Amino acid sequence: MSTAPDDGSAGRRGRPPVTEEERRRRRLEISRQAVALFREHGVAETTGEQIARAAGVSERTLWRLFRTKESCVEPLLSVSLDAFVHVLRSWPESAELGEHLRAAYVMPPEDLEAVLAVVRMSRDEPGVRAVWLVLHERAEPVFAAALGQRLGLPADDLTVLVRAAAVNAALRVLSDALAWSDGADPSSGMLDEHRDRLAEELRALTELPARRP
Amino acid sequence: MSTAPDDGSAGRRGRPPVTEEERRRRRLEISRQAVALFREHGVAETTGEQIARAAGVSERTLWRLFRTKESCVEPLLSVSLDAFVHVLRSWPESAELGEHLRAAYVMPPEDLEAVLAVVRMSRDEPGVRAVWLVLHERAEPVFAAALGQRLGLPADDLTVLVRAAAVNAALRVLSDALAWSDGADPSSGMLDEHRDRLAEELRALTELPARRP
DNA sequence: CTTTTAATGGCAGGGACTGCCACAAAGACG
DNA sequence: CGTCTTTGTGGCAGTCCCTGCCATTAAAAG
Repeated sequence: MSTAPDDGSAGRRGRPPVTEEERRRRRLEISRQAVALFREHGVAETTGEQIARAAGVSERTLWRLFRTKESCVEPLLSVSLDAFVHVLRSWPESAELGEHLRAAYVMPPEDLEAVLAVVRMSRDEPGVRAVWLVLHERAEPVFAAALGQRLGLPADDLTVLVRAAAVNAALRVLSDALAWSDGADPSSGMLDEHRDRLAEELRALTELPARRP
Repeated sequence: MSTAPDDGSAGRRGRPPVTEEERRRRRLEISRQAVALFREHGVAETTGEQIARAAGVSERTLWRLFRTKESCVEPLLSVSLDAFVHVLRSWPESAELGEHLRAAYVMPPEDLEAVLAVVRMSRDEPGVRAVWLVLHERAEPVFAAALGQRLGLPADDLTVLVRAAAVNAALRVLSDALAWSDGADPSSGMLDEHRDRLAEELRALTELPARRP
């Protein structure tokens, strides 16, 4: 018997749908273009048509790939959150969180710079801020799964959900703080300090005693 | 000497500006109308003109009072958050949080019902969800002020900010849980259970040990 | 090549907002 | 009282975000 699962494409006619991975890469590329435009001219002054032209697609397909203009920043911000998710998932039971963060919490420097720029611009752009918050919330189930495993509780347990949301909030607050801490030089010790601080707060949250009976 | 502060209106000419309080009441009234329409017809099917007519104002003034269509739900949701802020502020040092919540965490039942309905609808309405999350975030400085006072730390201390965000997140998660827990009968014991659960999670968060040196 | 399915692009249109201006409301001052 | 000054409201035109629809193209299988 075959070990490969049947994806239903055996003898299938017609053009195959694009891979989910391809779609993600494409959205990310457009996102980078959009953020560049947003940074240069501001969000309100950047039109959907400009984004589409910069990305080399028609406006129609742009609106198929993104629900709103502001949500064009989402894939880029996701790079940052995905990096953190990777940290949580690869966190060995024994390791010290600070050390692990230092080793595993990495991403392309130019993406990091762009992410921090978006976070800064989200202060005066409510639409962008909303995307940032919604994106953070969407990451919570993943956090809950990781935390639940660590605590030996189901991922939909209320305590686990609350704690996942708390971890999420800590990550957001500290990311904001990093973005606003003299953003001129993110490659300096600020990043390390940010990571240490994050590790410290997360340890406090994850070492919380279980709920009383 | 006079004790009343000079508001600069002495001998002032022209029509006096509308009170902030009046503006808030007006926005809340429109918000109730908008939510009623959203519940009846859905958000996408409700037009700005309809909201304006239902509220008895011109469309032009509607857009002066609300940035976007979805943000019309904000003042109503604020009722819920303001109630919690009131709880935090009036929380005596000695009292047990659960008891205090039970006594002070109250609001008009019809508003509560509408708030829970909006929270439920926010699951499939990204715009509404965004308003809910942004509103929650805007409450964090208030939480930070209250927590900072309790911990004897400045309100802009990073640890205080993180903890305020965690409290905020717990409130949001539990509100969501309440909204989805068989919303047919919010007047039953569900509400009390929600409050107890909230008190429990908040106690865990607020009793966190201070950061290690 | 034909058939079939998926993706794109162009076009028309609705509706959310905004800038602008005229006008009404509400007070101070003569 | 009328006049002046400031503030809020309504109406209108216009821009742009975004959607539904259809024709066209791309990529496979037969």
